[in-house]
Amino acid sequence: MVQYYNRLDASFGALADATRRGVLVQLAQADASISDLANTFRMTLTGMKKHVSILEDVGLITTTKVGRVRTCRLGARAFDDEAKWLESYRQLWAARFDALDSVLEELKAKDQNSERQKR
Amino acid sequence: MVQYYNRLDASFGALADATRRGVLVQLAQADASISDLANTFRMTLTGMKKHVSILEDVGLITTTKVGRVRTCRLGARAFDDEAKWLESYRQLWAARFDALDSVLEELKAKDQNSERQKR
DNA sequence: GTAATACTGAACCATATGGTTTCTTATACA
DNA sequence: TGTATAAGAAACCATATGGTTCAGTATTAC
Repeated sequence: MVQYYNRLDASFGALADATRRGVLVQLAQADASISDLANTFRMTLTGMKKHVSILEDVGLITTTKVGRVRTCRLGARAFDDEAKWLESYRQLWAARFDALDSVLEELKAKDQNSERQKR
Repeated sequence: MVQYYNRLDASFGALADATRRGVLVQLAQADASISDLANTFRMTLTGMKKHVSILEDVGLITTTKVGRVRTCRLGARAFDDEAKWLESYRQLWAARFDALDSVLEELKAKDQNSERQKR
């Protein structure tokens, strides 16, 4: 179906889940093992493993295994590209309404003109 | 399964699709009917209607129907909450690495001390 | 009045998602 | 050496997602 032409799909997708957002926030406090995370979010190890893999795939976290425990930590990139997209969209959005504003200004000016002419 | 406790789930979900991001960008240029959008994105009317409904549900666009055509336009809210989440996460993230930085600084200082003592 | 247009709803389809259980493997610990 | 622990792989399950086709309704155009 949708092949991920766009990496944004994957990373916004990663964000669209409360558990995964929670994991990111927890990892910002301290590194954690998969068991730790599974425990925090009341979920099986296997279930948490999947979330961790997703976050790792999009590069938001990294993991290393030493002995039998795999430790998860925040990845090198935050949401740079994603924030950039949001920001540029917000500018487009603002521009759109600025344009509307200037139309309204214009109309208002014309209106005042006609008011003046009436007098 | 996941009931949307969190509105962020829905709006990040809305963002996690290239077509919907495209629709938002197109609407930032000019209002458009559902047919227009379906045409731009090479999709059936029905398919596009679904995307439009999703975007409307999360409040990113509004639509009004006059006669037989429904016109879509940007909604009143941009991605305020979403941008806010991203930003506060980015701060957490930065803080995490600042902390690491200061640990490194400290280690470096200690190292230089021991170097000095060796001499 | 008839035909074309624009949308809407329902049913359907394939694949994705978020979770589970069950079984294996590797490591740590007594 | 034997047992508990941490993780991983595989199969499975229910529901969600992104799309389609097909049929119906309302509106516009000729």
